[in-house]
Amino acid sequence: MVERVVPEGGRQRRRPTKQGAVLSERLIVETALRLVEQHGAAALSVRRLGAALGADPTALYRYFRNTDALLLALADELIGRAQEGWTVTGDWRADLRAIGLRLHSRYQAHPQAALLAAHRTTGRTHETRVVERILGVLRTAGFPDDLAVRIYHAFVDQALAFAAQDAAALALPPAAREKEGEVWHAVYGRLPPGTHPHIAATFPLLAADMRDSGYPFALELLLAAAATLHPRAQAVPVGE
Amino acid sequence: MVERVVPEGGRQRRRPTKQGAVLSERLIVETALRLVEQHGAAALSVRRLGAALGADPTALYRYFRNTDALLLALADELIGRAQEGWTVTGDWRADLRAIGLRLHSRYQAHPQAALLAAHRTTGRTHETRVVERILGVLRTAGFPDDLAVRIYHAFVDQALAFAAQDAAALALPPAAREKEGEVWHAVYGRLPPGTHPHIAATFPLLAADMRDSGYPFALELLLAAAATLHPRAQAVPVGE
DNA sequence: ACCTTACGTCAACACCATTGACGTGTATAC
DNA sequence: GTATACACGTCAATGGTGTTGACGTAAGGT
Repeated sequence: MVERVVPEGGRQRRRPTKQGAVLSERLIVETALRLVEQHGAAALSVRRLGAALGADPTALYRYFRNTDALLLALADELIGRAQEGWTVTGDWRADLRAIGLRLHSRYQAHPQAALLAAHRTTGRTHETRVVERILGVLRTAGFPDDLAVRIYHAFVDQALAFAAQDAAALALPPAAREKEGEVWHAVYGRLPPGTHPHIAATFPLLAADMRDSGYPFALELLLAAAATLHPRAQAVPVGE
Repeated sequence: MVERVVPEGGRQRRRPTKQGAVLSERLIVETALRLVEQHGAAALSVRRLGAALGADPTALYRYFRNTDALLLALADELIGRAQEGWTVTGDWRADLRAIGLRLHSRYQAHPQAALLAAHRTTGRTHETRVVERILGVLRTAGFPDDLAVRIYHAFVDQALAFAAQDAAALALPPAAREKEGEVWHAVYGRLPPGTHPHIAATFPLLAADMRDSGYPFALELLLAAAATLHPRAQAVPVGE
């Protein structure tokens, strides 16, 4: 097979499509993102994307080797948007908290795309930058390298894993989402104390707590535990 | 459209296929799991499942409304299997660790099903039993109700989120999975110290650590932090 | 103004899930 | 023991999917 993809840098001849669109990697990524947001993850197919772009579907293969490469570009775009405006404060715990919450909330803004993208390693510029930043925060704070790496790994995987998890709930069709909420109350709210004493005893608390994401608290727990592993362990409790 | 699915209870006429197989919901679920296990997630298609069963592919639609219903059935089976043989020890931290790791590893055995299952609330018996058990462990250990609920929430979401995250990597088509592995060495291994000093400095450690799931360590961090929140906080460090 | 070739287009392939129609063989009623 | 109803396995067909190779044209460098 002949390689049809030209690296974005060397691209020069921009030939308009029959319908007059001028393609670019950037335009394709943004159109794909819009498509996914508006019509759901299932709407992202090569043919539909071609139609949305005003181009032959297979023109896509001049820009991305395959749909997976496109998906990675999409994922990296999300990561990039999550970092806009972030700056180091010098307080490692506050910095990591900010990065984690930003990533999480950015993905929640695009649940359909997040669902597709959060599980992937892109190796693209936005991703490497955030990796560099997190490692920098930890090493600058005084964590030895092996510990910094392990904490980085747990931190970043947890952020992305929760992002996908919570995005999945948001990505459900509204009807199905509402129904799933009702089922939860109907089932868990009616479990008899005889067979399920602990659920029955805590149901009001449960129902209240499960409405929101578990991520912020999970993140605090991770940061608090990481703090105890610091060579000069400060006794900073959960929550700051 | 006419409903073709007959509830499992009322099924009575078992007519062998041309190839002599006698179908059942149970046989289909087990065959599908085996298919995924042996030939990877991509091998689970209606046609291949039909072939593996020794039946016409569309015979499946007599037992499940669509492939999604089949995958949910697979998921329910997984939850059940994850709990087989688990018993309370009385050590809340060991108990939660066991539950978390069991759920996680059980899902990894069937990534395709795990991906669909991990972000759904089924409200079925296997699920309510796990919830009851986790809450029981925490409350019996002496956590006040509000704290038990919050820890339960973070714990269970973390387990499911990581299960999906790690399952997603396994569920990738082999080509994409292989490429993702290469990305780490090709991209992250060659980032110059000038622009990415922290990645460059820790790359060997990073490459080694990222090969495995971040979940076990993230779980330890969560449990360690939870321990510090206990009313009679024991100073048990990370890792036990 | 010429040449080269990037890139948009087209046709085709092999796969996918899902459907409606059909007839057979089975379980039940008599 | 036989008749009847219909469950369910089968078949054909539909409209989707990603991806490839061939082709011509228009754009850029010279």
